[in-house]
Amino acid sequence: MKFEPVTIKDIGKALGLSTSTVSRALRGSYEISSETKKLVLEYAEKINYRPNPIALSLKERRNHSLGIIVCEIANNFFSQAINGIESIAYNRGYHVIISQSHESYERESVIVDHLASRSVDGLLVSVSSETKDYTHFKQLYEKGLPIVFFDRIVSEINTHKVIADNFKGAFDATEHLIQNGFKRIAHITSAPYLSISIERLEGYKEALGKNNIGFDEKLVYHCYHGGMIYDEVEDALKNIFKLKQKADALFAAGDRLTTTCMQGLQKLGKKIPGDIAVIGFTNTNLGELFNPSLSVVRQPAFEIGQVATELLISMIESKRPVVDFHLKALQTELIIRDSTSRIKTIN
Amino acid sequence: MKFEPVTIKDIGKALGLSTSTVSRALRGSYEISSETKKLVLEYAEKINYRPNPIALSLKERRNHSLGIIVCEIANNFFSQAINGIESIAYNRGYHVIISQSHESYERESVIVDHLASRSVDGLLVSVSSETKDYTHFKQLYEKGLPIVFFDRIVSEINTHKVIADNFKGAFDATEHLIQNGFKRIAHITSAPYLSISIERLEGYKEALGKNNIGFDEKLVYHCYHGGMIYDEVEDALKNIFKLKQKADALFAAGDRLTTTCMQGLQKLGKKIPGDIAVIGFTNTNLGELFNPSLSVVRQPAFEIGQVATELLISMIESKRPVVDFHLKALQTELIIRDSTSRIKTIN
DNA sequence: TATATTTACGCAAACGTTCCCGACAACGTT
DNA sequence: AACGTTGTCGGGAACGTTTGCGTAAATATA
Repeated sequence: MKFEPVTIKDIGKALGLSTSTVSRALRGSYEISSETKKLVLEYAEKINYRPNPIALSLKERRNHSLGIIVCEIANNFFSQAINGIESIAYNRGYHVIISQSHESYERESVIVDHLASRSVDGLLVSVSSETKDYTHFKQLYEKGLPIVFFDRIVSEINTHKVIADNFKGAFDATEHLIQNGFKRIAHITSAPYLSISIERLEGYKEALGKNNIGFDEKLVYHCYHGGMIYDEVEDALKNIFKLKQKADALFAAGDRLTTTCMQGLQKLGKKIPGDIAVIGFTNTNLGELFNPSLSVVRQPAFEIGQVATELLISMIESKRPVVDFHLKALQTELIIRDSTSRIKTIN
Repeated sequence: MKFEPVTIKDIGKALGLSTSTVSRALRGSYEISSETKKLVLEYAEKINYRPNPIALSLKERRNHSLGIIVCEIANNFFSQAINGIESIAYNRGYHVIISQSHESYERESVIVDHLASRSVDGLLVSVSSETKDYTHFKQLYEKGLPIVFFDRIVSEINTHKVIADNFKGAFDATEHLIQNGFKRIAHITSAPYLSISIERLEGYKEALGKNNIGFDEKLVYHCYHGGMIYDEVEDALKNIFKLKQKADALFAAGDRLTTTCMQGLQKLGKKIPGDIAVIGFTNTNLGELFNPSLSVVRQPAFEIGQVATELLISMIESKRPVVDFHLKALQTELIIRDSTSRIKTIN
C-alpha cells in the first residue's frame, strides 16, 4: 500500500507559485503579499497539507523526538514514569519513542544504536540490570547526544541524573520493620552493580546500624533479573527459609521483585506477616487489595519522569555545552499496611 | 548541544571517492572492486559510520516504524499487547512509536495526525473510549495509510481487526457465576458504543438467556472512562447496592475497571464473595495475591499484539492493494479463584 | 525623467542517501 | 586496427523543506 501525502510542491503547482513562496507563505513571512498568503493558507487547509517532518529533520538535524529506554513497560514504576515523561515532552513539542531492554545488555546496545541513528534528539534511560559496561552510552554522549539517566543511573557518565531518594526510602522501610519488632530482616534486591541496588542496600544497612542490628550478608539476595524470572526469586526465598537463624521480615527492593516475592511466598505457603513480614519498593496502586494489604515504599515515578524530561530538553535546547549537571533525588513515600504489622502472637 | 554523525560524504572525502561509490561499496554492490569495498568497509567500521535513517525515509517514503495508539500503557492488557507488537516488529525491522490517548478523543485525533505526518508506515490502534467519530482514521486510511485495529475496533472501517473473543469470554464469565449459584449479576462496563462493551454485553446477555435468567437493564452500568476515574466506578457500585433486588455478583468488563471495582468494593466495606462475587476481564497476573484471590477472564494480549502486527506489516509490504480483510478473534481463558466461589453460608 | 527603494517573488543549494546514466580505462574479439 | 565487453567509478537528480540571494516590477525620491 502506498500513502502519498501532499507536499509543498503540489501546492505550488496548483497555485502557480514556487516552492519557496509557498514555504514562506505558510510560515507567514513578511515578504509575501497578504493575498498570496491567504491563497496559500486556504488551499493548504483545503487539501489538508501537513509538513513532512522527515524532511525537516533532515534539514534541521533535529527530530523533536526523545528516546526512552527502560527494561519493561509492564512495570508500575516505569509506566508511571513514562506518563510523566510524556506529559512534559508533548507540551514542549517533542515526540517520544519507547523501547524496552527486557533487562538485556545485548538488546540495550542495539536499541541505543538504533535510537541514536534514528536521530532522536536525546535519550532518557534507566539501564538494564545486565549492563555493566557503559561504552555504548559513553560513545554517543561524548559525540554530543544529550542523555539523562533516571532511576538506574550510571555514575561514570557525567550528566543529569534523576532518582528517588533510594537510600532514604530503603532506610525508612527497614527502620519501619525494626520499629515493628522485626530483627532478622532479609533483603532481596536486583543486580549488585545497579545504582538502585547499591543505594537501597546502603539505606538498609544504615537502618540496621542505627538500631544496633548487625548486618548479615546471608540475609541479602540478588536477583539479577529484577524479579522477571520467577525461579530466581523462589530460590532466594527458599534460601531465606533455610537459614538457621530464621528471617522474620523481608524488604524487597523493586517493583517486580516485590510482587514476585509475594507470589513466591504464597506458593511456598508462608503467612504474611506471621511467617515473614513484607515491605517492598513498588508503585502498584493495588497494594491495598492484596492479602494481606501490602506495605510499600512508593517512588514519585511520575515526577521523576517529568524532572528528567525537563533536564533533557534543557540540554537539547541549550546553545552552549552544558557543564553544570544535577543529581536530583525525589522523596519516596512510606505506605504502611498489614503486611508489616507487628506480630501479636508468640508461636 | 550538537550531535554530528559521520556521513557517507565524510567517508568519500577521506578516501578520495565519490558518495555514490561509497554508497555502493557499503551495500556491497557488484560494480565496486573488492579492494575499494574493503577500504570503505574498514574505514566505515573504524569511524563507526551509521546510515542516517531520516535521509533514507525521505528517499524511500518509508519509515520502518509503526505507530501504536492505546488509551494507557499502565494497563496490563495493553502493556502485554505492546510486548507482543514489539516482538514481531523488531524481528521484521520495524520500530515502534507508542502513544497514549488517555481515553480522550481530542488527544487521539492529535496523535493520529502527528503520527501520520511523522510518516509511520502504519498504525496499530485501540480506540479511546471517548471516540464516537472515526473520520480522523478514515481520512488517513482512505489515503492509503495501513491501519489495523485491535481490542477496541471500529466496525465502519474495512481493514484487519484483531480481538479477543469477547463474546465468549463474557459468556463464560457470566455462566461461571450462574453455575456457582449467583442469579443477580451486575455488569459494569465501559462506554456503550465501544466494540468491546457491545461484544461483552452480548455474551453476558446470552449466558443469562441460556440459563433462563431475565436480563435487567438496571444491572448494567457504563463507566465512560473505563475505570480510570474512580468516582465513576464508585457511583456504579453504590447504585448496585441501592437496588431493591440486590445484586449478588459482579462482572466487570475491563482491566482497569476490574481493579477499580475491587478498590471501590473494599472502600465500601463489602465482602467478596459474601456480599458480592466478582469476576473481571483483566490481564493482571497478580490476581492470586488479591484478597480474595480474583477470578478473571484473561485475554491473550501478547498474541493479539503479535497477530495485529503481522497483519499490519503484511499490509504495508503488500504490493497490491489489500482487499481481503480478516477479523481474528483469539480465545480467552477463564481463571477461577476465590472471588467467585459459591456462597456456603446463608445469612 | 532618472535613480533609489520597496515589494513580492523565483532560483538554487543544502540536509544524507540511492540509483540511473554516463565515462573511461583495460581487455578480448574479429 | 577497429570494435564490443567488462569492470570501476563519478555526476547528478531526487525525496520535501528552508533560506540566502537575485531580480523584476512598482513605487518613491531627487
